[in-house]
Amino acid sequence: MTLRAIKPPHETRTRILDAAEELFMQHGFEGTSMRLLTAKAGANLAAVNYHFGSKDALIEALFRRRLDPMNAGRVAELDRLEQDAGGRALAAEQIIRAFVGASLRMIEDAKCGGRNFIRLLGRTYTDPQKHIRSLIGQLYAPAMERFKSAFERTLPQMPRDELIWRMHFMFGTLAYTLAATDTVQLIAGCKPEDRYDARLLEARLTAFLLAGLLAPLPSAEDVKKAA
Amino acid sequence: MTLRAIKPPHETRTRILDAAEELFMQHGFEGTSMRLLTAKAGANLAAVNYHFGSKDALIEALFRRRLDPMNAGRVAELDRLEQDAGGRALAAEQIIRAFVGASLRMIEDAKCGGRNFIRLLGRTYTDPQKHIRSLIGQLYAPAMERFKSAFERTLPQMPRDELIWRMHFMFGTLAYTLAATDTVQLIAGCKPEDRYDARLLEARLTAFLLAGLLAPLPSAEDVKKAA
DNA sequence: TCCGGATTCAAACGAACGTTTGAATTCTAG
DNA sequence: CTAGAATTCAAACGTTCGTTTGAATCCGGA
Repeated sequence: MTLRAIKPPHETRTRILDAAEELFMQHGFEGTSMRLLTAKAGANLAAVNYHFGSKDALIEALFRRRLDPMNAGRVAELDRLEQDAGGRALAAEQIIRAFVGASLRMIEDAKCGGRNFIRLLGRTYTDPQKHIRSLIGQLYAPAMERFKSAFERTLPQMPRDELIWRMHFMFGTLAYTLAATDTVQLIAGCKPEDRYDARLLEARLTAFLLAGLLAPLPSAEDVKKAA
Repeated sequence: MTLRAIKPPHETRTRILDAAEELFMQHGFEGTSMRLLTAKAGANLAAVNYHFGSKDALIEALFRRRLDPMNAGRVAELDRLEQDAGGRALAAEQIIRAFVGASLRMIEDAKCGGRNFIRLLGRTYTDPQKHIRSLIGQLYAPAMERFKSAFERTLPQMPRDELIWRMHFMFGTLAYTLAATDTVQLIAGCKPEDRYDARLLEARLTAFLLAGLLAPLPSAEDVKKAA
């Protein structure tokens, strides 16, 4: 039997992570039992505790597996753009696309489960459990710093707080859009056919975010009225 | 004892709903046990099942209590604006403020628990459980229709799908902003002091949403490239 | 005052949860 | 081939979950 299939290392680990992505997306963390999860992964009930230590550790591993490469890709793309620009400031749209594109490209491959992950991620920013939110925050921190200073360079005239809030809004729009892919019906009343056309969605989302980012500053009068 | 306090009807019901708002916001639906909940409400463990029937029914009652009046208020405000306009089209900003204002006004009163509800609501749009999402959708449907046609009247030149998506984006930005009030740190790196100044937040949010809604349409070239 | 419905209460129910255990099995290096 | 490590397995652990039960208590109207 020289042609026996080579068993990849950590095959069970991977099957568990894939099953977890799908089930956590469908039923949430607490709503997914280890029994259901290991059954779907074709593994023994004890496998999660053996390979990861605990359910919480599995969740952490799940996010690290996808989030680290995704954010590294974003930063690399930003580096590339700045390299190409050769000292000139980037257009805000380029920075937005570098960020948004990474998520949307992942949603396109239903095959390797990226879509499950992205939807799960989108709703985890607002997870009730603080230690989960802070894990996400920690995994995002380096990329977020990088993008913040990129925006600052492109928009030197924009006040610091204003930029932070607008990034917050942009981030939220993206998160919600990815997490709530079936909630468009909430507004549409029925399913639009082009829900999953990632290219079209990217065009629409980018136009919206870019305009929001570059919106006229609230008038001094408005701010004074608020204060 | 003629001065004995009048016992309001359903006093326990109300205490349970208030406790549920706070605990569901802190720990999520599945993460909040009936024992913790009833203890916080100062009620017996069986009280929820007696007054509501089940935990799910409690969740439904919780959303109906706040969401129905809130959306009725939004529609009434829109009616009032259109009355005042006397046939002339409303400004997009007025429509946005009518929608956004209702949420932000509720976040201002930490006293009667509105803030808890709003944060809980914001994350429930993307709840894993489909029957919860569809409950929310059902409770929003009438107001959403009303706002959609208001936007259509104000923006007659905008294609239907584009409007639906932009409303989706706006809705998502609002939902995320309200749900993830502590996630600004994700971008800021530290807590900005004006996190909870609802007036200032409203000015910032409205400026962002208005610009996004009125963003230039993606060029025909972009759409073609996507299709 | 006393009756009858509404509400509260302590106690228990069976089911499902995450985790642990120790033996059985599979894989791999010498 | 074989020893030892890595992995899988069935079974059980103690805990917590949402819900139910039937008696006790409260309370307004006759």
